[in-house]
Amino acid sequence: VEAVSGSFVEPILHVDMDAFFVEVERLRRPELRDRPVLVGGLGPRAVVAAASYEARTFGVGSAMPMVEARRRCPQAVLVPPDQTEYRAASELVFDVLRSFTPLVEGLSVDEAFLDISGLRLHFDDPLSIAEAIRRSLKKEVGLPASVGCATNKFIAKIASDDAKPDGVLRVPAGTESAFLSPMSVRRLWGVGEASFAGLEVLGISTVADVMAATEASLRHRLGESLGRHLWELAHGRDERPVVPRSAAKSISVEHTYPRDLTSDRLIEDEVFKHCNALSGRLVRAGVRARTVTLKVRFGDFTTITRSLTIAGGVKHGNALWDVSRTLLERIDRAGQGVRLLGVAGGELNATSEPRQLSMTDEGRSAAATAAEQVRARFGADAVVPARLAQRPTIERRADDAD
DNA sequence: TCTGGGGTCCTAGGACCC
DNA sequence: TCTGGGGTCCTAGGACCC
Repeated sequence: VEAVSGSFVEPILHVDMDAFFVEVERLRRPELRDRPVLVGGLGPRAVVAAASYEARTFGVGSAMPMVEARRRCPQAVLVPPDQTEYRAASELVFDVLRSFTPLVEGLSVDEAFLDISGLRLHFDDPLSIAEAIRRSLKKEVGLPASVGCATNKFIAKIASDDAKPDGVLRVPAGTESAFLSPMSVRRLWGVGEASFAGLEVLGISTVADVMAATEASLRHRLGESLGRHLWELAHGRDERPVVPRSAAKSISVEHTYPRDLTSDRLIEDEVFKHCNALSGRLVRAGVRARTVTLKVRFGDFTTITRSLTIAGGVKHGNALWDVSRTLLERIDRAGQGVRLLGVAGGELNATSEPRQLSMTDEGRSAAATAAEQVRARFGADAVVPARLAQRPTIERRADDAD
């Protein structure tokens, strides 16, 4: 049929790297092979970033508090995360994927959709492409991947999940309903803890239940967008095309402290640090942020945000700090300790109106760019704002506070 | 089990305008 | 004069994903 139809019946692939962070670590530390490995921080509030399949048999999974993971699997080897290394590996992975087709849509560092319609003349069927990609990834990057292959994105994603680890699964066109209906709704894209609970109220727990429900009841319970989306997905329909990733829409920096911060001066210093870190990333990305959002999570985990739109956009540490300080003033912490602080820049480069630059702006811009160049060459600490120079680290101060 | 850091998208209310 | 029906923008919060 495919030979005469001129295109694949299942033209969408979902490629998902297996235990990505763990496998990247194993590339440089072969002794980690075949052993339970946990990638994650070591602090009291750290969570598991990635668990090897050996560790998963002990009931350990991503996002689990590290303390609990170690309780369940004490023999696991702990490895601190190295995001720089993972990003580098990710670029190699995407290079391989793009060598097959330019129609690659990254979802995160370690997974992507591919539209393989254009490979009709080079391969007999989608499965051979999936296997060729897996071989290339293993040969060129040294990492295992699983691939799902289907008529649309959503089915392909579930298929890759079923194929794990280190496998391939094709869901033939026409068999989508049989494939999906026995599954828990929890596996549908967009159904998390909250929606799952909402669906339970409607007596819905499987995809078959969703199919039996009415679209109106779903929309009422889950909201317009998710309700409709779910209804379509449950019937195996998903028209979304594979669109190569566009630029980031927001950039953020946040940090959870080992112990809650209680000093205003300390809180301001940390926000100021975030502003400068964020500025570095904005400058390197060559964008300005038109909205700035300050995020505060209190000791009891309640989280609030305050944001402001700046017509011309901002990118320098000082400008971000000016805005952040205003936002900070709008927060009443009522004596509560602060667990997390974050600063985010949104609506990147969305500046439409012409901006009148003052001499000081120009000077600042040049200074920020120069500072970034120095940091690129001599390290992140080579140039720091005066406010942060010669001050002890936050950990030290937290201890001293006692 | 006491919950990271980086993102995306959706909802809802209010201000404001015509 | 106690009162419409849009539309857009901004802000805050939250769900969800890896």
